[in-house]
Amino acid sequence: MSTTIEAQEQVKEVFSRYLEQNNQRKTPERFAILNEVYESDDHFDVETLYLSMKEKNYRVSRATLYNTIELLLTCGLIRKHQFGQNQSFYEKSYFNKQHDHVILSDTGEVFEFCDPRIENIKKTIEEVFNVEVESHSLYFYAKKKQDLNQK
Amino acid sequence: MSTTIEAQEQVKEVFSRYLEQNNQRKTPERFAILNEVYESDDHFDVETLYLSMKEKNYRVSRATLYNTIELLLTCGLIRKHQFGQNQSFYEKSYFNKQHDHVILSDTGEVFEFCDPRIENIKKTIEEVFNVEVESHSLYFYAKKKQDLNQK
DNA sequence: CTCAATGCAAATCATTTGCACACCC
DNA sequence: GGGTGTGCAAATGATTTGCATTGAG
Repeated sequence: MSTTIEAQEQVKEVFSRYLEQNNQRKTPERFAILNEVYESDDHFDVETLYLSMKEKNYRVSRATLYNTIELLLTCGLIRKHQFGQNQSFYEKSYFNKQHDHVILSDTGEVFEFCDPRIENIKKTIEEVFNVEVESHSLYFYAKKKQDLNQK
Repeated sequence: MSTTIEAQEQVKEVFSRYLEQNNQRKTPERFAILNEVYESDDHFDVETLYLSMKEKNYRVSRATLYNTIELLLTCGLIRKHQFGQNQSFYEKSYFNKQHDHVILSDTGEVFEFCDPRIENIKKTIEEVFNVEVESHSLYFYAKKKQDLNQK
């Protein structure tokens, strides 16, 4: 589901507050980018974002994209992923509970899942190493199961 | 522990067999690289490997390093990691059971752990998505716990 | 007005590629 | 000997950076 209008407003509010509290300027570019990010639902890379904004005749430089994405990351409005080997992927993270990913190695499809048992592992880690876990990333690389009934 | 002589031999044997079966040449460079990789115990990146071989007066080009590392990956003698954002890290994986990593965000230290519960999650994933999981990667990003008794 | 943010182009840096030469099979 | 592997240097491609200009506060 694409983000609703009210939700969009709420997210804008969060970003706005973040910018204020950190003495960052509220430029139109930053909000345009936030908007674009929250309008779609998929994982995206910077190039795709750049092109889709250009297509809508909203020109922002790649430099600004990278800059703004950095801000959105720090204020928790998006998450970053290393799916492939080179470029990073991102996804919006507000109204969106922490989840992990299954990646199909053949097609590149990405599924999301959420398993509470990861929390238990985390707790153990914190005790064993005497650390405070701030985040985690878990990826399963898989392939579709062979259909045994096929010709 | 650094790999023992007999173990080194065994690894060499594995690589040798792999090369044969895939009609790849057994060049001295390839074995020198395998050797270098198995002589140390840490996670390493390509540049470090390059420099440490150069230091021992064994000159291989970076191109050959990347090429050989690709081979070692496919035959399962090393594993690849994306710890930071840019370059990849590797570690030898023979005689070395599958494990995951805790990364301290402040110091960059890397700990290894092995939690059997990840296997259970994996099984669930396979059932839910009807896939066959080939591998996974799990990282916890953490920071050292504040010592509450300090001044 | 002032300084931080933007856009552009150039710089970076890990990795890849093209090509001439070397050497494994 | 023939063709794959190597080394070198140039190419690539995502991200970063420098700098002149713009515009938010």
